[in-house]
Amino acid sequence: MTAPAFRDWRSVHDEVLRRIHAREWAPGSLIPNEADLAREFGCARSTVNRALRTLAEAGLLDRRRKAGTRVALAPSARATLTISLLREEIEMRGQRYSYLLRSRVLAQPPTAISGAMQVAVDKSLLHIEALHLADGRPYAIEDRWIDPEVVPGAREADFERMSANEWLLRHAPYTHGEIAFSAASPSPEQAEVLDCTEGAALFVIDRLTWDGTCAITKVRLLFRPGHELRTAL
Amino acid sequence: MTAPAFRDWRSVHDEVLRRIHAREWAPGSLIPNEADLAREFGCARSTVNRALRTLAEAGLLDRRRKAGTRVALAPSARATLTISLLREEIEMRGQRYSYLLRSRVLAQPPTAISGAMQVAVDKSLLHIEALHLADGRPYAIEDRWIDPEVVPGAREADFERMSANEWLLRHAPYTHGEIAFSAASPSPEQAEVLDCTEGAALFVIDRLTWDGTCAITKVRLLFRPGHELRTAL
DNA sequence: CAGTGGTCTAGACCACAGG
DNA sequence: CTGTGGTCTAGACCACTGG
Repeated sequence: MTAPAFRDWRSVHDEVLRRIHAREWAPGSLIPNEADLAREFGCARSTVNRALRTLAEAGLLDRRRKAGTRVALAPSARATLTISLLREEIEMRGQRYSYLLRSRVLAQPPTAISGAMQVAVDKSLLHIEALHLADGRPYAIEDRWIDPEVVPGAREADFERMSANEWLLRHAPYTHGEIAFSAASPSPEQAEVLDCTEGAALFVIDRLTWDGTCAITKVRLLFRPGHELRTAL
Repeated sequence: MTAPAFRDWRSVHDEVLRRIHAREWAPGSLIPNEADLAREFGCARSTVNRALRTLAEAGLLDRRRKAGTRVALAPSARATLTISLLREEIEMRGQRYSYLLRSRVLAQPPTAISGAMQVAVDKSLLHIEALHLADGRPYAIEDRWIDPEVVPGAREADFERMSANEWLLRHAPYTHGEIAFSAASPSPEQAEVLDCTEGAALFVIDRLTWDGTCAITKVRLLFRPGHELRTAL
């Protein structure tokens, strides 16, 4: 019975994780406090703290001052999605990425858009329609609205070579945003562009990004049939 | 020009974030090292470390030993989804949750299922079909396969009162898993159960969870038309 | 009130990778 | 080889909150 040397926070982390999975520490039960664990593991309390904090951030532990640390009852499944650029997503699969600007106009958006972006209903925004292709085949339709007053230079950018997404990433950093995933059927026109039937079920991503209190852009991506977004759990 | 007192890692975090958003530190540029920042902020290096590490985990900084810390070129948008139980999701909206077990049989799964779960093709698994309802209206169809050899007690559980999801959370903790989001059209039968048309586009979640090297369960959820999964960015 | 986690500090050693 | 981030330590103070 020797202490197997828990030198760094990762080994403490792994050992705690093992005890949770092995049910040595049952869901809902109180585990020893940091000081006791530090003594048991033969390390500093801050090392134990780092390990437990990380597990708490992952949703496996519930920690409260004075109340102590408990094993989470329902380890809330947290999936961290990394939303990369479509170009990166496609090139990562070893396919050739290309991009086609279909339309670029200044227009008054539907009220659903102006409402979400919190701009006056009669204000004109930049409307971009584009197509992203993988190996020359349609991959996703992009439908985007940009507030040119919030994004200096947007009026001048032509978005012919560089997709609006990449351009915005470089020129209009956002402070926060929202993203939503859903499903939708294509309009007849969209079906033609994506080269699919109108009855197809398409995966949809809606994104709205802000710079402080000003909406920068609202974009909807319609992916070709069969598209999946997957991640580890 | 006085140092506004950066006492804790959060204030350092916020100040660094401000400089990034204000373009004082441009994307791709090298920022001062930890020791210098600690001197500037009048705090310990470990405090700066905590702040920068947190920002790096959020994807806003790229850190490498010896190379130093740079502002990320493409702040990879990371959306952290919290996948809660359907019951919680529905009750959170102030709706009444109910659950209906439609079928529960031991059967040989399609090869797509046995393949994904890495079990012999001729092995029988527990197949559950159920319906989740919000305020009495269909909310989502659950189609699940469980390996009863991996989950002791599954053969005996009837899943009449408690949904398989909640039962499994309590009785079969998983070590890891995968989750995928996509879109699909319902089969005629599914359309009838969900009370929608066959042409509807449904949001789909597929989940596969493991206990070590053994697959526990594979589940597909088909949501009623219009369902969205949203989160902050 | 008192126990717990949350954090800060100063110093130290080390792993890594750029030059 | 050397600068950088990554981590550990021992000790300290504090904020929160349960009893």
